[in-house]
Amino acid sequence: MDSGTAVRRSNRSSVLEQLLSGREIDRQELVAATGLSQATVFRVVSELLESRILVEGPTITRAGRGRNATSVRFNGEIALACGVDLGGTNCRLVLTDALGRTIARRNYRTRHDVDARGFGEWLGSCVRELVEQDGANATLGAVTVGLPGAVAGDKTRVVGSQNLPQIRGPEFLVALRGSLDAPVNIDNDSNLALLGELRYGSVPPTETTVLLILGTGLSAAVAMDGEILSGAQGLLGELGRLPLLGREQRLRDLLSGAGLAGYGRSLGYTLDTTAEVFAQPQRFGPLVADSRAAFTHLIDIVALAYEPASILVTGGFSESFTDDWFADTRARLRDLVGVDSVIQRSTLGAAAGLLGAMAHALSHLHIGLGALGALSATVGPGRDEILERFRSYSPETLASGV
Amino acid sequence: MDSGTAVRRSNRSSVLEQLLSGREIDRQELVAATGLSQATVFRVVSELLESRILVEGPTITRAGRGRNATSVRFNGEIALACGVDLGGTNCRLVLTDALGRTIARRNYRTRHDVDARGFGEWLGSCVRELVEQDGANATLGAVTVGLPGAVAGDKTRVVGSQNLPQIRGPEFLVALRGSLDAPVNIDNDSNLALLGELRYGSVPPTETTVLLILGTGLSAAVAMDGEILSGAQGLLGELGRLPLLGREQRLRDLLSGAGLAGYGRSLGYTLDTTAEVFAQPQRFGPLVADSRAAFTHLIDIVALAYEPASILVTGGFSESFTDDWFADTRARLRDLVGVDSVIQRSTLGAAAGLLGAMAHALSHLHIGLGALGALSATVGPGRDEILERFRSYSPETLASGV
DNA sequence: CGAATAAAGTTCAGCCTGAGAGGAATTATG
DNA sequence: CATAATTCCTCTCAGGCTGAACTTTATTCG
Repeated sequence: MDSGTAVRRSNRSSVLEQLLSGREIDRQELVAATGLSQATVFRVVSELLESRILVEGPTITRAGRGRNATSVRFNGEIALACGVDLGGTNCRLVLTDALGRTIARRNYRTRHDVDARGFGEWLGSCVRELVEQDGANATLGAVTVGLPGAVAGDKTRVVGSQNLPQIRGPEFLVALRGSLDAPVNIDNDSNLALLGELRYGSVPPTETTVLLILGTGLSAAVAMDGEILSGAQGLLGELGRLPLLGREQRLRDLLSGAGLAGYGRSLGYTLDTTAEVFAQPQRFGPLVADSRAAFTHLIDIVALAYEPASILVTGGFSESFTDDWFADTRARLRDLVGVDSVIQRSTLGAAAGLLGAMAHALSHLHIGLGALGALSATVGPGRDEILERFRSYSPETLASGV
Repeated sequence: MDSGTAVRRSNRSSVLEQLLSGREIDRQELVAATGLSQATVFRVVSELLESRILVEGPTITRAGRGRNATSVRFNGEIALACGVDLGGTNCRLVLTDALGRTIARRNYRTRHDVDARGFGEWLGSCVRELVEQDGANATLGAVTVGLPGAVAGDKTRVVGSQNLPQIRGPEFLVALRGSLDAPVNIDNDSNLALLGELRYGSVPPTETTVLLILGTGLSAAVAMDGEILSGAQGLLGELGRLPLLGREQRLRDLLSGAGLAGYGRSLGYTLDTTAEVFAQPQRFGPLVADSRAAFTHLIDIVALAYEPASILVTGGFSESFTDDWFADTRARLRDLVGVDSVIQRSTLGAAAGLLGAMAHALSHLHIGLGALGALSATVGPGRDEILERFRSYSPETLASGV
């Protein structure tokens, strides 16, 4: 599979990358698109047909005389990819073919009654079950799991996790890998959500983008030049931990559900959810003002730290802020700080993490098949088609299964 | 010069990169170091000897019997590189050979009496004069200028500058390029100072490193994986602009010479320099406390934004902080925030900017000669040798010339 | 002085690409 | 319906490059 010289692999990759969109392309178009010679394209294509990575497509009849071209297309059935969005309460799985076409989705309650090893084996069995039931005997080629925790920069281990302490350390990952006969990759759920936004969302994939996740906690992910930044201990972007200047609180105490609720109670307010805080600003005046000021501060920080073209905001807590407030914040940022970043709500919302895990698994699958630069390639169904498939992807529908 | 196929260029580059250290290396060692075959190394070396990029070195006699190897070395005289550190008051130039060996240094007062075009031509004439007087008829192969201003991410234009408004816009760069017969590159002085620290300082060049420059103003530069981050408008890292939460001031108002002096006066203090503030903490108590708290906050922000292995601190204002204070701040950062970054004073100090400009020019020179990955290569004299040459590089000696 | 050894060169087969010739399929045209 | 025109596909071949093996040259040691 990885035979041949570097030149050969590179040419093979050039051809494959053209076909990862899933389109049916004839050889002449491949010659034009890759810049390779006819002979090379023909040989690479016949090799790929031989190894069943490509399949013959229909003949293409063009206007005018001349022989008809026969197209080829990427063989989606060659392998499966599985993306997993592992959360504190729910565990979401999606199985796709090699072209990123959704085959099946599952939703489980995350188990809390087993140790690290048992948890890894349980997650592995969830994936295996999905593949066996819906995979139509195709082999699983790549699995990527998004985790609610800090993942080391080399992606080899989970350094820490608030919600799922059992995934910390090597045991979980060893057990998971041991129970699956496919390459398993992990990353932080925020990072994968950002990958999802870059691949299937509405931001240009190579522009600097920051994803702010204001949910139960507060975290951020950053991408520059199509690469997602990561730190040695996975703490890069964990701005929720930031102590505020001259105050006892941290940023997450003012900008997350759990944080603001706790802070409110410490001030003597009685409240159940933070939604009511923003619904009754006259009653919770100081809390609302504090939270808004903290949001402004967070935007200032990420604007100057990363100078992003876009700042995407997502997570349940972020719904407390209106679009008008985003626009005001952007104007203030531009005038006061000098950075002009678009501040907008994420288009994918809760689906981003799962879509990112899926995109990551797909990329690794394609690299395994010989597409070297697959990490940044446009893969499979277009954005609109994907969004249509994940249209129903809201927390409510998820809780009730697919 | 750029002839041959991609494979050929790559092999040529592998060989060249080994020789950029300036060491005399025999062909067998090149074979071992590059992993290429003897035949390839011999052909590449004889081509490079032909084009005078390499020259024959002495024969190397090893213990034991056998024919002696004849070494080759990079021909330092093949071209010149010029680094320029353009400041608001001083303009420093260094001319080196292709191996980064210092040939001459100059120091001029920065002119403020000419317009953009005149300024570019003046700077060009400074470089030309240096080359003509000390260059021994070698051709100038690359020039890099570090500027006190924001440089766009594509390095094509100066977006803004406090101290030198005349360099803003395209005219200055056009005039400078027009008056020099060599490739001219520009970058922000903070970014080049960080490059200098990575190349000749005491931090590992591929680890995430943040350079904080606390001088008249406050700015930062960031490197990850050996690459220096940059934003579209050159504002990435300009954390001095950060408005503080719940206060009127910005970070630079508490952490820079000009800022703290102005802030102190606004509070009713009479002071000339900020040095006296830290010298008399009992008299300026609130100021000192504010400034220290701001430093802690800045460290918290860069730690969570970039998760650096090292935070280097430099600039005149930073001398107000003691090494003990750095150690305390690091311990607090580790315990409270969870990020363990070394906080230390820059080893190069005021020389970093010029060394970085020189390193940048050298890299571009080497790329021009065919060393593709030269941007991250270790070049020329070792760190200790460079530091010895720039030992006298303090603001005082610079003001009085070389 | 000759054998041993190590490095310097040289030759050659194999791989891969790109160019081009020629065959095959298809449509336009008389 | 036959022929020309056009496009797609297949095959061959020259050229460039690499790596392995071989020869040559120089030096040391017995």
